[in-house]
Amino acid sequence: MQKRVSMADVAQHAGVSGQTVSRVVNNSPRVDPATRARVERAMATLGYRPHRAARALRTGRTHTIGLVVSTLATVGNSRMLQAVADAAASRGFALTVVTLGGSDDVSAAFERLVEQGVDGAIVLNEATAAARGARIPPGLHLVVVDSLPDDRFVGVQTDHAGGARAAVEHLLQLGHEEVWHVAGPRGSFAAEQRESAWRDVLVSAGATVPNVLRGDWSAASGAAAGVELAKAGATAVFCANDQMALGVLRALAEAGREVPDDVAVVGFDDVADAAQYRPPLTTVRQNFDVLGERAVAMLVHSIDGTGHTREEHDREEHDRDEHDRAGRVATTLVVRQSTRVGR
Amino acid sequence: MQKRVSMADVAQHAGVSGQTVSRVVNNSPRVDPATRARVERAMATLGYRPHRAARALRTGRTHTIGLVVSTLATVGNSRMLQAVADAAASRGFALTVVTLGGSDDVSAAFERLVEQGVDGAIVLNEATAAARGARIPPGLHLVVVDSLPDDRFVGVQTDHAGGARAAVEHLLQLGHEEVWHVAGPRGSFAAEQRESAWRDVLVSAGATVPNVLRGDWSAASGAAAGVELAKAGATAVFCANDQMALGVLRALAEAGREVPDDVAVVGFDDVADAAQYRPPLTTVRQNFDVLGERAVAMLVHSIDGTGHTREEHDREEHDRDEHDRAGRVATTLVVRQSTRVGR
DNA sequence: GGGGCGCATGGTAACGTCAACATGGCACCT
DNA sequence: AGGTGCCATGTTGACGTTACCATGCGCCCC
Repeated sequence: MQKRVSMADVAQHAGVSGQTVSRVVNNSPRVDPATRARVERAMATLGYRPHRAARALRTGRTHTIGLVVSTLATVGNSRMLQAVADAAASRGFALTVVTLGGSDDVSAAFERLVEQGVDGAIVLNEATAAARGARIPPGLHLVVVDSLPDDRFVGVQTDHAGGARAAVEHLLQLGHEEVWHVAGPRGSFAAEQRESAWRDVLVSAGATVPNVLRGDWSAASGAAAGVELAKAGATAVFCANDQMALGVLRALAEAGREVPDDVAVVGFDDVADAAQYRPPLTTVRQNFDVLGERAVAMLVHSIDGTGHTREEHDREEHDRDEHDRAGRVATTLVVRQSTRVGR
Repeated sequence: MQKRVSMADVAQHAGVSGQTVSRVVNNSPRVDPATRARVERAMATLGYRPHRAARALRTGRTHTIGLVVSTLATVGNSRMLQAVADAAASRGFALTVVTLGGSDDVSAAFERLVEQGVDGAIVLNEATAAARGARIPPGLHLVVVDSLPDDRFVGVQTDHAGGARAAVEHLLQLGHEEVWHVAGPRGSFAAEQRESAWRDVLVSAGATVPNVLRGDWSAASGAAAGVELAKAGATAVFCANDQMALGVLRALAEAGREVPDDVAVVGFDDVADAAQYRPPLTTVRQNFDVLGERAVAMLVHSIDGTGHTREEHDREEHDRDEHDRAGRVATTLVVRQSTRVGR
């Protein structure tokens, strides 16, 4: 059980002061190249690892970010978590996850994160409605994903409206005159965006706007909506996410309605399983990786203040190609067999 | 921008020494009730929060655990993450997530976790094969989920064999004489357990044992297997997870084989969506929450050494009712419409 | 040629907490 | 009455790191 290797050990081994070791570790320019090499050799030999807790105590930065998410039961949230985890890791930040557990108490989640000493946090869409009223602990940097703009925090969004528009226009182009919508839960920004884009497209196309059916993102709620759709004789449906579309597909099948021959169905997200639904689902693909990367980039930027490495700058430059000017991450319509030209 | 409230502030406000505040915070019995009350009032007034980094520096424990997972793309892994996150939170531990990103390099993941100063880590099944050869940093407590027993770490498992047995026996009782199997990837302990239980049941029932089809847990790989199943004229299939079953269902449908009339299909996990597959999937339900809770309990126990609060003891007592004596977490067969009595 | 400046490096203190030891008071015993 | 021991509380220093200031050296310029 060997003792932990500290800076002092490295300093002694390299014949310099601890301060110089610190400068090497932190890439300070004020170090002679020869000295730097000697210190680096000593670090390698001894297997030195900086002590995060000590550094955190001294600097007040833990290099840890938190992720607040209402649940990981929806596939979209899981995908975001993965994207955020990878983006954080690539910047040397640890990620700690806090779920709301159905309590809607974002303030409590913030408290817990602060207690765990995170430098900042990313809040996923489901939690944003609650976040709106939440007390934000002073000094907690925040990036909110898929929320209304707010002057209390910055945000990152997918272009929900653009994606929904593409979906509905696709259905209209297929000759459908009425497009139903299975929306996400009230209070979800993403759900609201998709819903109002759906409505806008129908209105400006002069099409009739059916009543909205509302689910809670789950496949079961989609099935309930599907029963209504069959009853109403819907011929085209845009679902606010893939999982609800799965439920819709099953309910329609049980009611004896064929997809895509009797009813066309479009989803949102392009979850991995969507290509294996029956039939394979036409859906709007979200770029979760870019979204997560951007959220982390913004958060880290905000934490670091003005600190701006060349590498980061390039990364941001590069990202900007992949989403539109307003900062919304672009989507792609993926056409599969749940919609078909020439019904 | 007010300064952080430290122990010294509380001490001064309450008219005691810092040490006494420390004792109150840590529930030391050697504090006069009146003094304790006074200190607690001062803490509440000032909004004191212990500084984790300082505590970690002093004690060497960060109260943070890591989770190593190969990917979050499989729904089972996401469910486990949620269960682990909640269990950790209820014990006051933070959870930091590390994904392998397809690299299979568990040693590197361990290094990163150690660098982030975790007290211990939980490794999910996909990563265990790789973990077998990995260098375990000294002092890193480890709990491995769904792995072969090993003397280098302790483990927690679902009763995969029992679940698979129930699934296959269910199919045999339905009158099927041949049951096919779509297995998980080589090197996965869970996949191996399910596969060999499937084989054992068939052998001891005197049934023929078809060739194993192998997937990678994804729905797409399930669809590929489904094509083979249709070609071979299979009438009963046990899939090693629900997502592969989804692919099988679609492939069978495309080949014109009806489920459950022509083919009976059983899955594993009972993912939230399984009840909305077409048809709703008969499957083996895993109790992820108990599994996660147990993994965290074991890890924390190992970290704390002999430390054993009364509350923890009760919790373990209670858990023991929900899984079998050997410590494997029990499963439940959930019969839905993808299998039907009296074909 | 002396004053000043830039650069590499070192010394010191402090971040907030807790373990170890020290202290002082009071009750109980002989 | 003096001693013994327990209990509540205080004092001191250290965990590993970095910010701030100090030092010493060589070089340039008027």
